[in-house]
Amino acid sequence: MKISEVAKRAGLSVDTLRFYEKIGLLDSTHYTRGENNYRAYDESVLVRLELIRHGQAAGFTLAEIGEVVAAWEADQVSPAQKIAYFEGKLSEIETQIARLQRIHDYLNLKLERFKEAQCLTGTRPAPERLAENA
Amino acid sequence: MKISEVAKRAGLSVDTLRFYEKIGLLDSTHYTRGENNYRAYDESVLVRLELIRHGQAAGFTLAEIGEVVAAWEADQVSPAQKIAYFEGKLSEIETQIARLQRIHDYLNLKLERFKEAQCLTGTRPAPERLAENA
DNA sequence: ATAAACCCTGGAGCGTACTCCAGAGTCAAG
DNA sequence: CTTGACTCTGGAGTACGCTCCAGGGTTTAT
Repeated sequence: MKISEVAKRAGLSVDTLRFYEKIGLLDSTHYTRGENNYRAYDESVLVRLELIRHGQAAGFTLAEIGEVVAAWEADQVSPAQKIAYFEGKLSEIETQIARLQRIHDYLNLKLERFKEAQCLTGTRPAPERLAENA
Repeated sequence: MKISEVAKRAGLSVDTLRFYEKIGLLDSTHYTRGENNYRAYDESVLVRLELIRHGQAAGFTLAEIGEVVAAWEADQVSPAQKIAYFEGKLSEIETQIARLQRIHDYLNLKLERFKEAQCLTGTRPAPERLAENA
């Protein structure tokens, strides 16, 4: 697979792939170089790119994702350590979810109060009434 | 209140406050200028800064927060429009939470599978056994 | 054989959210 | 009245995650 096909299949730009390589997220374990010096990727690169995508979606920086990958692939790291590391990452995600939930509830409360205030001051009919009249 | 006190009370740097002002998140509604040209803030600035903090925690960019503030303060925007706008923002947060939850579940599943694989291949004793023997 | 479409590298540029600095004025304590 | 801590402005610098470009070589279709 040449770089543009990988880009297409992963939904990324060719530049992004070369950038990921530059910062160490992709390396020669994912491709070989032929006579023409073109990268010839194998399927494993798509798995790696999916992992990067998931990591980003979970709010990790590329540097953190690099760390995770390094931890995962390090043979001198015991499975127990890997498990501990990933459980730590999972709990970071849980913390993030809880934080977002708190923000959500806070904003929701503010909004509800604002809605109530609107009905009471009566500058506009309450939405329910509008709906009833429609 | 001088700028350094606001910074201290809000847990931000003086530079950050001036930066927020530069991009329009803070303005002369939050302070007056004395003879010496120093900013003299009133308490309202702390409310604004808290709003910015919450917005950022919810994953909005400063530009988006600026928009939100502008929408909120615009007199020509009807309460109904404001409510609709904020309900939209709330649903964005909900989407984010759902996304994080999916990522969490995905990683958790992977981790569980890895743990199982570790137990089966038996390169190490299962954690439970380790605990039992301890 | 030639043109279009691809590949390569190294490096510049961009948007976001700060952070730091120079150079100048102001204020408070001793 | 000096000294040190504060304030001001404008602008440069930083880290992140790309994105684009120049200037070169290669492949492919006609």
